[in-house]
Amino acid sequence: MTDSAKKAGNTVFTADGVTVTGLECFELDRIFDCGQCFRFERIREHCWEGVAFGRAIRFHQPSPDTLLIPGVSEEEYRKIWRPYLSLDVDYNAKRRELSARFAGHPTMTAAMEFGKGIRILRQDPWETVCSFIVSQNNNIPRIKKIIRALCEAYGEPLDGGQYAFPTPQSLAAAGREAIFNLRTGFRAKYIYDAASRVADGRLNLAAVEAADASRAAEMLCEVSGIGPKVAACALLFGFGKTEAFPVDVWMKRSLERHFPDGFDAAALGPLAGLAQQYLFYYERYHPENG
DNA sequence: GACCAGGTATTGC
DNA sequence: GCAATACATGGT
Repeated sequence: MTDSAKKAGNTVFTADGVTVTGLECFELDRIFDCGQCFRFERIREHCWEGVAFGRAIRFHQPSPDTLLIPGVSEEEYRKIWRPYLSLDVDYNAKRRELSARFAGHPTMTAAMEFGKGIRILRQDPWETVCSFIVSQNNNIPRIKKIIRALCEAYGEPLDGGQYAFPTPQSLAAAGREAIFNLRTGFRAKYIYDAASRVADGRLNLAAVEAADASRAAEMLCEVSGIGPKVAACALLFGFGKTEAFPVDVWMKRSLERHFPDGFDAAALGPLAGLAQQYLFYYERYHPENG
């Protein structure tokens, strides 16, 4: 580090960018491969590149406890990337609590170990709303493909040939037919409805964020094409509602197999979302023993 | 060619 | 209310 390097906790800011050290429960390869985010690609070992909040960004984790974010100022890190990567959250504490709640449960224990490096991202609200509409009855490669097409067609171009996620206004202006022509299928009308509602104020994303989780879900479900699962995903990954508990086909399987007496997600409060993500990721990658 | 994919809206009973 | 069924598309 140079003399001008400024240290704040275990985070160091230089002209080159940000270095965070002393990390625990943080693994880029888990974070970006656990199905919460569709715009990042692994460009090499422990190095991921993508776009979020209208910025092209690269994250590099040269060792388990160290994260490098090149080209980022202290202000940008504090405002965007620290919350985005959930670095302002004590995951050790969350994991301790969760372990206590599920003491000795074999599946939860295994899932927590397998998914230890997962962090729940705090993504852009509109991007998560739109992306999880696209995700319904769809597979991950095609979800990514459709989102890429939406960005390239209606997103703001960025340096490096990438594109920002399109604004609700730009998608509303594009119209149903143009969205359909990007091979979005039956979801075109849903994307258009969501974009229109946000653009004209019938859906106020700031109000969703300010509301409690249950009311927030109701507000999102007014959009045609948003049901309980899509709403829960958006709330969890985009609105900071850590109590949201998305149940998809994988979760249904996991809960039926391993929690035959029922699973009281509501009783977990703000731990529910993380519990869901551990179980989902484990089930998704261990379908045989799950 | 069926069948499936991080579901939801619509229909039929 | 609740169980089918259609929905666009692309990959096995």
